[in-house]
Amino acid sequence: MPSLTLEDIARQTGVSRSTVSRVVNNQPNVRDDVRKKVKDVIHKTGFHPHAAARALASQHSSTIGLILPHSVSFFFTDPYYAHITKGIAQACNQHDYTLALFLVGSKDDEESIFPRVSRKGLLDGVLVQSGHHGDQEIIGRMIDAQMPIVVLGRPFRSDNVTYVDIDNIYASYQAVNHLIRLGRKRIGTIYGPAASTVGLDRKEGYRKALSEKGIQVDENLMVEGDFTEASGYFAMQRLVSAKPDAIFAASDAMAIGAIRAVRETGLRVPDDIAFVGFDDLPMASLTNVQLTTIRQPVVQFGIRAVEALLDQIENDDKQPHRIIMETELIIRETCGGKSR
Amino acid sequence: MPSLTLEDIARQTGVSRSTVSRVVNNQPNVRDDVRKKVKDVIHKTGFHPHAAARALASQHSSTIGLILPHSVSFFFTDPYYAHITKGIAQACNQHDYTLALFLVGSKDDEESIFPRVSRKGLLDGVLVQSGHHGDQEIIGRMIDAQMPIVVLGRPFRSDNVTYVDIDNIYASYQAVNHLIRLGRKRIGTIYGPAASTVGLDRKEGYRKALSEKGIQVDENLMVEGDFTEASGYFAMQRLVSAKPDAIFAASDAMAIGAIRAVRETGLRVPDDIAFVGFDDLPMASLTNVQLTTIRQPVVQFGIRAVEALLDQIENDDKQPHRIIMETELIIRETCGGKSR
DNA sequence: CTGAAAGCGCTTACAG
DNA sequence: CTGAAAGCGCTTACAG
Repeated sequence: MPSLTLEDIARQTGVSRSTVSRVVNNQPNVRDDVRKKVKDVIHKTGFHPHAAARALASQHSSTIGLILPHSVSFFFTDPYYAHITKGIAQACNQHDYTLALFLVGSKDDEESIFPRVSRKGLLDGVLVQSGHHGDQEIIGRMIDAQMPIVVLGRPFRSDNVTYVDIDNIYASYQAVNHLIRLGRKRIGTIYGPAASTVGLDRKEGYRKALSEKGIQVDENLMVEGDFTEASGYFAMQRLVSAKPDAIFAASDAMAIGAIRAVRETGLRVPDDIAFVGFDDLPMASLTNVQLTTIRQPVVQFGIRAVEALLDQIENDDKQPHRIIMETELIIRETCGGKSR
Repeated sequence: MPSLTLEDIARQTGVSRSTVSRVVNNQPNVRDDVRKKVKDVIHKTGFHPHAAARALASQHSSTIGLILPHSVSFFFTDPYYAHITKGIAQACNQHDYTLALFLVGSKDDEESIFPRVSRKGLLDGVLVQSGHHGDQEIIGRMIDAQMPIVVLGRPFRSDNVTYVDIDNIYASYQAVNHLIRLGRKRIGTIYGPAASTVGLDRKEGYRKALSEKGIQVDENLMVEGDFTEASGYFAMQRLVSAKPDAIFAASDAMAIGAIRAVRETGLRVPDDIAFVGFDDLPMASLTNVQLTTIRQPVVQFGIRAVEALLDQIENDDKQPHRIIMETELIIRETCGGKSR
């Protein structure tokens, strides 16, 4: 059976296609009995409007794009992105939008994807995962093309664009402060990539907590990781010689890796070294450690980003907004009790 | 600046829009110098055709949908799906297709998503993740709507649809056989959900290996899991009383959970209990166990599915195909040496 | 090789 | 409240 058109429905109902269009789009100015008759026919025939035709005529496609730039596509299999994507997809369903996924795997991909996402016709707006230096170009190009955009994670240049993020500095400050309050003296950190705003901000929060208490920041207690479990493991192997009694890791995965390294040396957690992680993704525990950590609302994060984007699309809100989500310190077992 | 149209380019170049359309689509029948002139203008102006207009006129959108039914959306944060999605996205980029993601979170979602995916206009075809009983409806509806479809994972009714899968029975058979060859006598299994074809098939392979060697299948050595680490942990707690000396787990995550449970009882791996897992996802090791496992080519899986779908779309191939990907037994340390 | 024209299936002023 | 008509920006026979 060939697909039905508005015209078919109009003919079968004995009205014009203008009228059918109005009832399809829930517009006013249709007599109740006519509306009902049209709805009946639509229901009976299973008619559904042609998306491209509608997009062409109305000049909006009801689809938004999620762009994962080259810098993050390598880490796409990290459950963090699955959670964010889940929130985004959920919000799209709720608002009857379609979600198009652009995983930029290479420079070539970027060239082929860019024209598709920057021209209206396919997308009404885009969400761009960011935080890396290299992402500035794509953000800039979207803005130039006047495409509505919301950035996930604070971008390096954030003055002219709406983004949603958590307060990474404060959250990390809070994590380290927790360790200080518990009496830890030599607090180290495994921080995130220095080429990312998350990496920088969480390190900044660490420094801030220490210096506020007049504790000297010791460069030997700071090692960079890339958020993966493996990087935490290797970072910790380098850190042990500096004899830390606590570590703030910028991701749970790094904390887990680090704890594994610690245990291999025969030291105990939390007795010898306490740990605070970061993320607290639901069910991410491929492990038996009850990690004290900073919980960030990842799914909510995605939902909020979609809402901000739709606001821009549907209400023509041009103002750049900073949307900051709440975090929470979750105390479990890797820091021990209150006193030591 | 308003978006440019074909007409604008035609005017600026002094040709008709038919000609511009031909060069945009790399069609023949354009004089070389004209083609060059048009291309120059296109390049200079940054023109890109309007996706919806093109879709309407040509009757294909160059976008495909990836549908994750309700049954899998809960497990979406499992890295397995991220890997598949990565392969799919990669193949889409390569073939200049756009990927639309439909995460069906609830029955409501299903109702709102279905009309969008079954009508041509938005999508040229769909990939449906399956293997669960509940997915039959959506597959059936897509077939009725004549929408090109490729199913990821063998569906329960597989005679009239193209799907891509691995040979789960053989792979599991191979895994269990490995344990038998190593001299293990009481081999148990933590199998996948009985409501899924993967769950059933891997269990079937387990039975087959045992009965082929004349080993009695002991129901006490079989416990169901849901592929998660937690389910493996709890399944193992129930299994220990049956005194197995080896376990075939239908996922690596379940194997990891089970090993954790075993270690908590003081038993050793592989000395007391050997383990074979399933999946071998790259970098999935949030753990220090060197797991012997079955490797399945997850990214390739996604790529192959896209290729099969595009074949259907572009070459109008209506035949249902069974596409079976290769697996491989990866021997590491959880089964010990050749003799014991 | 090139262009004029019809048409894809909708939406949206506009007139009544 | 309703319909006729123009138009969204392309593609695609068709005629030359």
